[in-house]
Amino acid sequence: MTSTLKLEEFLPYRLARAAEIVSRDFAALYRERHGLTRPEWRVFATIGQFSTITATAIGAHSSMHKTKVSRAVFSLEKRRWISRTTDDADRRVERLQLTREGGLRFQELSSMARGYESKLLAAIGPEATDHLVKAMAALELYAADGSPSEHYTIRM
Amino acid sequence: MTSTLKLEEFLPYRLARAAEIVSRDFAALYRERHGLTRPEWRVFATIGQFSTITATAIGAHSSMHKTKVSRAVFSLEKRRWISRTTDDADRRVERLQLTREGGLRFQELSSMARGYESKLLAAIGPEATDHLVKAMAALELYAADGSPSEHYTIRM
DNA sequence: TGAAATTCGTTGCGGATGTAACCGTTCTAT
DNA sequence: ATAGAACGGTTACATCCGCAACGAATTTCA
Repeated sequence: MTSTLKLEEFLPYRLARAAEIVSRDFAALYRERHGLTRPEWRVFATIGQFSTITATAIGAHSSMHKTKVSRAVFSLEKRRWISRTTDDADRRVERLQLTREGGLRFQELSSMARGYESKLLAAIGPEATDHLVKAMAALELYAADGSPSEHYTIRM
Repeated sequence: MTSTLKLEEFLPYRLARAAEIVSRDFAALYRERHGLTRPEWRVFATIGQFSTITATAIGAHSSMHKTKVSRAVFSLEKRRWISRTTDDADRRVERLQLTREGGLRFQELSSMARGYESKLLAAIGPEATDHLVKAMAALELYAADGSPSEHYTIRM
C-alpha cells in the first residue's frame, strides 16, 4: 500500500504556488502604479531590454504565446509607450521600440523591479537566495533539453 | 545610469517560467490519460489526501479561489469520482469524499505524480533537488508572514 | 428572542487566454 | 517564373477565471 500523496509536499505544486505568490505580489506594484497587466509588463520589459525587437522574438524570449504578445503590443502602442516600424527588407516584420515616454517609464519600472527583487531576496536571506538561483538554473537546463513538453509554443 | 533590466535574470520571472514549464509538463500527463484540468487535479488530489473535506478547506489548502473549487467539484462529481454529503450539524457545509471509482483513480494519479516528481528530481540531480527544496521552504515562510499581498483569497 | 452580521457554496458577468483559421509577405524548389 | 510551403502577425470563437452579488444556514449580540 503506497502512502497517500500530500499536495503540500509535492514539488511541482510548491513551485507553482511560490511562483504565483511572488508574481502576484510583484504585479500589484506595476498594476497599482501604472495599470499594467502581466503580459504588458513582460512585453514592455523585453522591448526595453533589447531596444528594438520583433513580436515573435518577444514571445520566444519571454515565454509568451504570440496572441498574448500581439494584444499586449496593441495596448502598449495605444498607451504610446512603444511604437512600430515596418521592416523595409521584410514587410511581414514589425520592429518595436520604446517611445520617449516609454523610455522614462522603463527606467521607473526597471528600478521598481530591482527594488522588489532585492526586498524579496533580503527577506528570504542569502542562503535561500543562493539555493533559489541554483535551483532555477538547474530547472532551466532541464527545460532546455530534458522536458518532453513540446505541446506549447514557448520554450525556455 | 542604471544598467538595463534583463528579464532572464529577474528571479520572479525565472520562478514563474520554471513553474509554468513544470506544471504544463506534468499536466500533460493527467490531461492525456484522464482528461483532467489543473483545478480538477488539485481538488481531486486534496480530497484524496484528506479522505473527507469541505470545499472551503480545499481552497485554503490548495491555494485555489473558491469559484474554481466549486466548478472543479461539480465536474468531478459529474464524473462520479467524488460524492457530496451535506453535514447534518451545519447544513451549509458539504463534506466531499472519493467514490469507489475515485479511490482507484486516486491511486493511479498518486503514483503518476510521484513518478513524475522522481523523474524531474533525478533529471536535475541531488544537489539541485536539495536547493529546490530549501528555496521553496524559504519562499513559503516568506509568503506566510512577509508578503503584503492580501489581494487574493488564497494564502499559503 | 430576533435583527444584523458572517459563513458556505453557487452563479452572472466581464475580461483574459489559447486554438485554429486567416491575410499578406517571403522563401523554396522545380 | 511560379506554385506551394513557411512565416509574421491578427482575430473569431470557445473556454476559463475572478469579482461581486446572491440564497440559504448559522452565529452574534443587544
